[in-house]
Amino acid sequence: MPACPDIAVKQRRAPASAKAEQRVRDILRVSREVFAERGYERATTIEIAQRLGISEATVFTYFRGKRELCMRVVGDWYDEIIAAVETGLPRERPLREQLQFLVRTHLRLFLIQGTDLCALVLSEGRSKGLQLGEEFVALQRRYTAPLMDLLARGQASGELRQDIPLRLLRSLVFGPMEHMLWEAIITQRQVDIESSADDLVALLWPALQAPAHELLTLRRLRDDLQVAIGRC
Amino acid sequence: MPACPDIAVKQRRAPASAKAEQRVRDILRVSREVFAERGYERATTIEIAQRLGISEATVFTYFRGKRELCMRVVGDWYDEIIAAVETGLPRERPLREQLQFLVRTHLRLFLIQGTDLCALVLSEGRSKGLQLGEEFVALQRRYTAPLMDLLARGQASGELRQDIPLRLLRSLVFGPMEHMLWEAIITQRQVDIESSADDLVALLWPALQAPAHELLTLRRLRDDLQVAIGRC
Amino acid sequence: MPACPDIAVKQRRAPASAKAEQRVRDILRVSREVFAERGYERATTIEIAQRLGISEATVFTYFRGKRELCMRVVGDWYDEIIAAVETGLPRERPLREQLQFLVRTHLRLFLIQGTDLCALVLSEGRSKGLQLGEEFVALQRRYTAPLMDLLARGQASGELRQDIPLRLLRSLVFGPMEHMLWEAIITQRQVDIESSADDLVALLWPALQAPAHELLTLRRLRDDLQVAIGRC
Amino acid sequence: MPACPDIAVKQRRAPASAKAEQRVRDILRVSREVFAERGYERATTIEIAQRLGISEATVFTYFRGKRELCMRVVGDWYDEIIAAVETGLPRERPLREQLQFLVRTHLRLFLIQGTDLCALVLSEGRSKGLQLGEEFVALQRRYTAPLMDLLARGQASGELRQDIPLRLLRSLVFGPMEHMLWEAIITQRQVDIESSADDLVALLWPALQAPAHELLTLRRLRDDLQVAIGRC
DNA sequence: CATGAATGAGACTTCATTCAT
DNA sequence: AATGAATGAAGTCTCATTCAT
Repeated sequence: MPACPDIAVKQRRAPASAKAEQRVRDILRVSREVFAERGYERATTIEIAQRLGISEATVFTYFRGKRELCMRVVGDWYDEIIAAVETGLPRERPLREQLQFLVRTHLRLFLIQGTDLCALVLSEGRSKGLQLGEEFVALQRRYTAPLMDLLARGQASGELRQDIPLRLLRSLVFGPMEHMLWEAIITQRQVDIESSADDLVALLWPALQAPAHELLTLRRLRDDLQVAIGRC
Repeated sequence: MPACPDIAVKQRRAPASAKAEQRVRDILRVSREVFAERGYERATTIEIAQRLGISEATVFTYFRGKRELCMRVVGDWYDEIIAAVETGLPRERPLREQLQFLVRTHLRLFLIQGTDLCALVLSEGRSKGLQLGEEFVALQRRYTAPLMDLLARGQASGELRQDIPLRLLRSLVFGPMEHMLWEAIITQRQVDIESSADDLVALLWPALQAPAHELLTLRRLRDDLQVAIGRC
Repeated sequence: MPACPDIAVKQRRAPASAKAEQRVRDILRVSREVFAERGYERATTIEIAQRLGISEATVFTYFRGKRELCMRVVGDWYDEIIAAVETGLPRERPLREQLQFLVRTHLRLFLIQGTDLCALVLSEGRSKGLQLGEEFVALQRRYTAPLMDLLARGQASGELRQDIPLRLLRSLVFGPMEHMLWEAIITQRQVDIESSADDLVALLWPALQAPAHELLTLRRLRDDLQVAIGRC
Repeated sequence: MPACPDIAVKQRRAPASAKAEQRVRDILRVSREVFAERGYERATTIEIAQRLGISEATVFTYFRGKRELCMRVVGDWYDEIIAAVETGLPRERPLREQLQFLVRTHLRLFLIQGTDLCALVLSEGRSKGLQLGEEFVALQRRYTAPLMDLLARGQASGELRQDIPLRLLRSLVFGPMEHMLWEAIITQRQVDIESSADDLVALLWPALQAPAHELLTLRRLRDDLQVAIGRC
């Protein structure tokens, strides 16, 4: 335990050289695997080291500790997804295609990594034990930003329904995605990413779209009736 | 009805006396709290014992170990939800109301427990470390059975769209629910269960419905109303 | 590392029973030895355990950690000295005898313990690493209180010189004592406690006394004696 | 003049070039700071290296290990004090002034270093863990030699009392000094070196001086009486 | 039945030190 | 000569679990 952590800098090495950078990458790659397979608590530094054939101490040469390592893993993974989305999003295409891209990209990145880092993020992110809340919330925000933006644009243009709060729309999109992912994880079944993504969008789209005018009116009628009946 | 009868037989002691049964219930109740608050790894047997004001050893008198205890907790919790759904589901009412009941019941049971046992189930369930996969899959199946049944009936009757696999429809329902729950957990925000459930169903319903079916339904409603009003 | 130390109580056992109290005493006794021999840093929990023939974990069953253990050791040791002084101080006797008692008691307790716990206290007490400052300062104050009180009384009665700040007088007494102790420790030489104490007091007393006072006192003694002898 | 010539030969590299000598000096300077601030155990080689902006390995190029480095630090520091005293001691002036010079010089060297290297020496010196005892005893002897010499001369000339062993007289001088130093360190208070030194000498002097003849006689009378009374 | 007591196994982390380049 | 890189050895601490009473 450091006596005066604010005075003494503990990080031994700044990963500057090519070799060091490679090491950092290796450790991050393997750590991602291990954290994903085992979750934060069951992941051990010794397993990470052993898979790399290096000493445990070497891991701590490059990362201050298990928590920091995990945060880097998660942060990098977020960055990848965010970058992939921001780079590839076809902004000039119709909204529906953009959504499709988003869903496909997410599913692909989640599943191709071969593991369930998502579970790590989702389940450990919330825990009060790991005090990562601060950083995670920020990452989460950046991560959902593209979808939020897309939905907001849709609402503004009138293409998407405006009678439902953005938050709920977001849940409507991410929710099933994550559910599918978990199902894939639990059942260990192989999923056809492209077709699943397309199916999901096909399913979601009508729910997101602004209802046609007649529908809108009719729905209001029905809702009014329900309220009236509820009062009886 | 115990969730895992094959486990129950392995128990050390048959809870014969009333006193012993009470003990078992107490331990399960508190364990549920602790597992929910902390997750499997961060939950400790000592905390469970301390909250009950009993010795750690006593816990092991009634349960073979931490894992078994956790499995009982999860199993019981599944049983409750399943029972609540099976008991209360208004099978004779329109499909939409049945769905609404399902969603409300789930949200209520998840949130009223005050905690995120769901997170425990969802995140720890998958882990290869805890070898609970077998039992969990079975429970999961029973747990989703009512919804699957409902959806199947809808498809059969033509009320729900048939061009999408059941599994995906299920994800469409459970996914946003869980997403909402997590959001509620992470942001610590209080959620209005009833209205959230209704909003969600309102949002989902059009997506589940056979295309054009909604329009048809509403039109019939309007016509029926006109007739009815004309009779007054 | 505890996730929520403020929520979960970590101490497993309250040392209530006779057996437990004996254990606590044993651990404290051996810990005192080890800390004294090795100093805080070089003392190891495993050595403490091994000397007792118990497992390391057992030590942590009774004490939250190494630091707490050390604090208890030091605290108890202070308590002993303080109690010995407060109990035995012959308040009705002349000041010089009281001082003699103080010096003897200190030297005896320091040296008879067979070790240099004093070095531990003196050298580790100041360190910023161990954040024990708070408690130590309080103990230190209680520990020096009897001497300070004695000196203050002497100044008030005019027996001790008033032209020197109390703090310096205290250093004049404790300083040589500690120096002697260290010398004894370093050279490993056996010290004749009683005579050393008396020598030291003989040396200190004139320096502490109000100037000229000694002369006056002695003259009066001689005169009194002459009268007394004349009476025989 | 190196403090420990027998160690110097064991050094890996003879500091031949001017550059190398500078390196050695730099490392020693910074090491002194670090050892003083942290104590032997809590000082780390990496902190020394970092403060110099060099690699840890470089430190080991010039010194065989941490222990040797520390010994050099301590040895050099002793050398400085010894040299300062031997050079500046005004041997032709009255004894009291010589003592004053000694005390002032010590306090100044100890305190100006800004740190408590003294604590390092005093507390770590004794430890059986660091086997530095041998060399330290020699250094200690050289270090106290000037004072011992001064006291011996005083006794020989009859200026200082002869009825107390030299060792005790030395403790009477060094003891309060060290006590004052520690107090200064612990309380972090700024000390006026010159006036403190003078106060201390003023206090000590009467105790060291040969008592006037009358006093001496009277004291013996009193002591005899005490013994006689003790026999009753 | 309940528990006080003890512990084995293992976790994370630190640091002086070595060695090839 | 200097260092980047790696590590063995060791340390503190946690926790599920066992067992005699």
